[in-house]
Amino acid sequence: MTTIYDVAKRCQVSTATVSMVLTNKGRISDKTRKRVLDAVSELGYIYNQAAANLRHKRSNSVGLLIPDIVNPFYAELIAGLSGYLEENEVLLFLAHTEENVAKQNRLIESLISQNAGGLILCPAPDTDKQFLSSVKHRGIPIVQVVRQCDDAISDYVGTNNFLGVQMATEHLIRQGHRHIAFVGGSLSSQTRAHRIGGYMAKLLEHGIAPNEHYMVSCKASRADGASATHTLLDAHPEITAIIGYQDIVAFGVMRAIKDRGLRVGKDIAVIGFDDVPEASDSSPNLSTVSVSARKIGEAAGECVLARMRGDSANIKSVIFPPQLCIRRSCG
Amino acid sequence: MTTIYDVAKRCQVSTATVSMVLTNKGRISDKTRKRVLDAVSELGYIYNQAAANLRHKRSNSVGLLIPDIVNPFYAELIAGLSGYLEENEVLLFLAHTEENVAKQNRLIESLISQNAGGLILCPAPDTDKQFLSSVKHRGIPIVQVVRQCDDAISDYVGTNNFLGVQMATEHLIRQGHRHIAFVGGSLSSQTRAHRIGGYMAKLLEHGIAPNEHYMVSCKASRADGASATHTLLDAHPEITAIIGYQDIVAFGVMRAIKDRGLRVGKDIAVIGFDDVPEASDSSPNLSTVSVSARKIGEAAGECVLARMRGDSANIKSVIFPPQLCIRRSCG
DNA sequence: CTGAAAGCGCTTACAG
DNA sequence: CTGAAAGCGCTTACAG
Repeated sequence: MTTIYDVAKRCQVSTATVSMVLTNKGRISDKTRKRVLDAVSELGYIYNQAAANLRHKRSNSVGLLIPDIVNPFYAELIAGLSGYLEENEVLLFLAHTEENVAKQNRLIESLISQNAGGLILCPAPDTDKQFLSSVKHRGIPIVQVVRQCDDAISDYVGTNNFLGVQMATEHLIRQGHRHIAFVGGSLSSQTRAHRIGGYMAKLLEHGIAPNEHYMVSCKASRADGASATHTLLDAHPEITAIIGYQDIVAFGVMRAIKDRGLRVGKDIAVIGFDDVPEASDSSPNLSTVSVSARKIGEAAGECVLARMRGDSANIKSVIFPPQLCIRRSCG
Repeated sequence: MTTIYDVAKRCQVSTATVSMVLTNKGRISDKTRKRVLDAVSELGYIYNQAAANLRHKRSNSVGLLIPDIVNPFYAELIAGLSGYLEENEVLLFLAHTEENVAKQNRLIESLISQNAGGLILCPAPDTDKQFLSSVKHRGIPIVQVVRQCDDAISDYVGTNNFLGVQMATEHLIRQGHRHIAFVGGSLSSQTRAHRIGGYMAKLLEHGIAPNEHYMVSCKASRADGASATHTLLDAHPEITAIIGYQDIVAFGVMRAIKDRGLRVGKDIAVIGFDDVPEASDSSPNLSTVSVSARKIGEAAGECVLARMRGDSANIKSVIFPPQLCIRRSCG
């Protein structure tokens, strides 16, 4: 491995000079600079950023912790984030927590140990706030995305879940639906609480009494969405509309409806949440609450980098307004 | 920031002792060990792995470079890889090359500079072999996945593309199809060359002359798959079957067929490649060549870690056999 | 404009 | 069983 020292020896200067050339600091004569640069390429020297970071007590990487890489919503988020980081020459650690707090904690420790300068976290259910605080106290900025385990603990980038589902519910009610179900999400999820809140608030606003049997939780997959829907419709055939907690669940809901010989959008209306790419491509294509995951990723990147660079403004939340995207699945 | 030095001072031992406790090396008396461990938790000390790595000339992170995070195939691959790495306490850098060689090169340099100990690369088209060789000469192991820019340059984990498409083509021919098209992939792609090779070989085997107008390339998205299909069917209405280069393209193919008022699986058969999760969920669900992206991810992880740990066996290829998965989209 | 030297947080042979 | 000291590859204040 060739180091700054080899380069220095090769062109008869000190390592300080080489370092200054490499980092564009101090005044170096053009001849010296050229000598150094030539030696660099002749030797195939690669700058050791990790060593520089150690010396600097600085970092140029951030860690992203997400619960479910297979959900295309997160793929979009990563696309937005990684593009932003790349422009800023910051590297991305990706950690897959799989909704498991213990794993999440382990991964956070590893990331810090590995010198990630900031963390972007979509917290697993029952995330330990104490633990997050202790990370913050170590000076590692955290920004929560999509989900928020506690309001006042860190910056947050996400959408207005309450409003999003309100819009969806309102639309269904205006279409004449009265038996509207809500499928998906895990019981302990704050995000689900907000979404269900929007759903119930709209029902009440229109004088419809929320029926607790119409709200079922399930895991974030097509298969779970489908089986939850079968159970639900077996018990409550009067239901004419279903809001999916996430698109991925809504896809399962649609499949179940079709498997029962019913028509999505005619017999039962479906609306999802997220607007993943497939939503515009399914049959029928899925009406959904659109949240630009890409923008969330970008904004989260912007936010951590600012904090890493010393921005010490008050904790803030960046909330992107949701948009209702009406397609064929709701008639 | 608390260091090994603070811990040492707190329990009146040397930093060497603390280091040994932390890494479970040397003989440390139980009392001393306990003293150290207590101090560690009292001070909230976090081991600086990056510093240890510098000292060791070692690394516990690998970089993954992928061209298209939004394609669910890669999400699956990441799931497999990240699970394996996590078990081995290795961190993952994720780099998104977006099919751009210049960006890919920049990212590779950054990853090395950042002390990634190995690279898993799904090479962008026209990847520079020279550049990859120079990386290898620096002692950074590379394993190529899914695509291979050159046979002899590094380990490779992927599937048998030729065979996979042969199986698909064979199936269609047996169903009686004679006008079979192939949609997708970029012209410079080796992988596409292999897949098209399998397609043509099977046609020839059955005495069907390949028609160059039946092979169209397009970008890896639903929208591009759809528009390529429209153009194709406008010019060649006699076509009764289409093989999609990837599932994501095949979804677009299906959409175009439906938009033309034709029935997928009845009027035109469709087969994809990859078997992403949506394939079993689309309407109709998509017949496809199944390649376990998850397994590829895992195997690639296994392979780089082995190399990082000094395995110097000859370059090898791990080829997973493709499986034809017949569903409704091909009748 | 350039060099000598200390130090980032850790490890490890070498003494004792 | 434990400590003193050199060194991983870089940077930076201080001289000159």
